[in-house]
Amino acid sequence: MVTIKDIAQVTGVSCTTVSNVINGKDHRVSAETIERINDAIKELGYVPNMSARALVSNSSKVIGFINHVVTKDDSNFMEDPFHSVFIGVLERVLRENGYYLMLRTVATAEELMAFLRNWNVDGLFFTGIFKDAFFDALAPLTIPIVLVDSYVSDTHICNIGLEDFKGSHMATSHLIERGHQKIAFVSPSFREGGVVHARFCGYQKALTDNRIPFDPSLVLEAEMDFASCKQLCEELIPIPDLTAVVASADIMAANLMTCLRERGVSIPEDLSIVGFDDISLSRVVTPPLTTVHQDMNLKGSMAVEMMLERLEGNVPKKSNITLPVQLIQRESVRTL
Amino acid sequence: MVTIKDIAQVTGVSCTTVSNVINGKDHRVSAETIERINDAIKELGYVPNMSARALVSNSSKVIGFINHVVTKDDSNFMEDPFHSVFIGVLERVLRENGYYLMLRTVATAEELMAFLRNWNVDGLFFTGIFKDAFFDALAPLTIPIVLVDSYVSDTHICNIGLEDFKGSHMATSHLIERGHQKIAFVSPSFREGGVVHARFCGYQKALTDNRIPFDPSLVLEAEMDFASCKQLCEELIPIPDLTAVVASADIMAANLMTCLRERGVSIPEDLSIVGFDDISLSRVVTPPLTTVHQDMNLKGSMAVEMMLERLEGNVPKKSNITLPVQLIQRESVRTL
DNA sequence: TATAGTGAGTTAAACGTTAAACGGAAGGGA
DNA sequence: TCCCTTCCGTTTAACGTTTAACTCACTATA
Repeated sequence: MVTIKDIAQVTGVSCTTVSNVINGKDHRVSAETIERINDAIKELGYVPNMSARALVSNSSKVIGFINHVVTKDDSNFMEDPFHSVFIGVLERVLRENGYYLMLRTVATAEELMAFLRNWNVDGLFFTGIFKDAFFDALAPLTIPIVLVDSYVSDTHICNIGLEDFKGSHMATSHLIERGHQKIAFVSPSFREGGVVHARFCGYQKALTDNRIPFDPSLVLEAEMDFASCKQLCEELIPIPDLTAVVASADIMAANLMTCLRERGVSIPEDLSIVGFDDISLSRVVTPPLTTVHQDMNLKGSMAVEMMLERLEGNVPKKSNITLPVQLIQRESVRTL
Repeated sequence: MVTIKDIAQVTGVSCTTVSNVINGKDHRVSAETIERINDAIKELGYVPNMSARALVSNSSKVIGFINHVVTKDDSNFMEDPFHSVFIGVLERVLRENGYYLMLRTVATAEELMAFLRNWNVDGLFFTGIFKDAFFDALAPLTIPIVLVDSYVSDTHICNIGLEDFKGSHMATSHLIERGHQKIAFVSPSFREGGVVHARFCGYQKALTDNRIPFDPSLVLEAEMDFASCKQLCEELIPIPDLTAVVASADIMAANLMTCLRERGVSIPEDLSIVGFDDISLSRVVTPPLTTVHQDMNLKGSMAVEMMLERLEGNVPKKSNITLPVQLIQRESVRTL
């Protein structure tokens, strides 16, 4: 393994000088020496040892992507296309800027802190909803933190999310414009502060804006997996006069559509449905799903941008970004 | 930050002793001292600094997941559910065993080597197909390497994959049993040594096994994205007497189904189609897709198992695992 | 001529941990 | 008494890098 020492020896200078050249602090090094050093680095194939760097400089160039789970079950957070697509973007942009991406699932604040100190992590991305206790643990940290789709606010913690309220409002209004009156809202169980809650509020507001009384019995909760949606479907079918469903996520909508079809309910003839997210699946189901589009790639790159700004120590322009959404009309909504 | 030194001071022993206790090399330490040290570790909240460890011990507990790309384009490798689900499993099992997962995209062997030396990476997972030159670069490495879905062979490099040939053979035979004779094979462009090639061979063999002459004009290539599939669809439609299609991946099959439907081709009435992989999407498209099932979670956990075996220095039981596949009959195949 | 400033470096310590080599007291056997 | 073990440690160096504080030869200025 070739080290800075080897480069120093070959070029006849000290380690410090080599280090300075490598790190661009070469204002006190002659142009000729710089060239000699750079040549040697290329020739010998020198690559910096990040561990040694991290040890001495307290900065590791490691960025953590944290998957916060409440219970450590076997569920695979990567099954969710959001996380994965997001991580793909993250990896690319971080790499282009000299950073490294580590994935980590944590269940408790202690686990998170241990991870941070294990590696001197320079910055954190988060998805998932927090319990307050967990969020409080984040507060004393000084490294940049970017939360994705979390409706929590704090001064030094950034946030990137969507117009969840607006999107859901648009979707619901769209159904109302098409003559629907009795509209259900289906979602995973939600708490104050999550995306799902915002989407629920959008649904509710759209109803009242159109003088349709809000009926709590039309709000149904279920997990997003196929089996849960099957059960949900059984709850949905008996509801009298129901003509439309707003789903808080496309996956749910798609699973629901499949289950409904199996039970002989045809879409959109018997029931209209709108989703949220516009994942690639939405175009491919039958009928193609009318949904609220979000640009996941943009979300990823904006999130990294926020992170990099803070890492470089610049004064961040914004600490709260809300990305626009767009209603995509396909064929899962019928005009009454 | 609390270090080993602090623990040593508090408990009145040397750093070495603390280190030994932490690492379980405590056969020369009295039970009472061990307890004192462990108590102090808990009390002070000591967490090891992995960088320091890596520096001195040449082992970092970092496992790299390498996404090898030929050209550094903007495509997001995480869009492929295989990679993401696989990575999710990886993270979990590695973490449970005290390892850390770093994601990295590399385009060249040099980039890979640099990454390895940056972090003293302990082991590598790979997906994607290699050019031989790249594979040759891997050969001199001594760390454990696990390749996923790569048909290359070497003594010290492990491999985990599927019965691609068999799966494709099953799918094609299934079509033939149902009376189909003119069957197309659609796939991304493939080279010798990849999964797609194996799947192609299975298709071809099934034909000849059933005395159906292989017709090269029925083998069509296209990328897996929607636009490419649309184009592919246009090539498919004019083929006279075509009654069935074998797709080398579900994503392609799903995209194709959507495009075909838009062009007025109904499935399975006008055209039967089978996929490969059984991703979650397959159950949700209309009609539900008949496909070849693989257990991605199993694949992930087997891959980690192979890795861990080698990391712990045990003699590995196997260096080549081929996981079974299974034909899942849904509704995209019609009996002629 | 004395003083300061500048260009081009160097030396030494430090980061937190581990590994190799060494030490010293207590007990046992000849 | 002397030597050998065993038990329970310690001391010291090393890993590769950065950083703070120095050095030393010139040049420019007053």
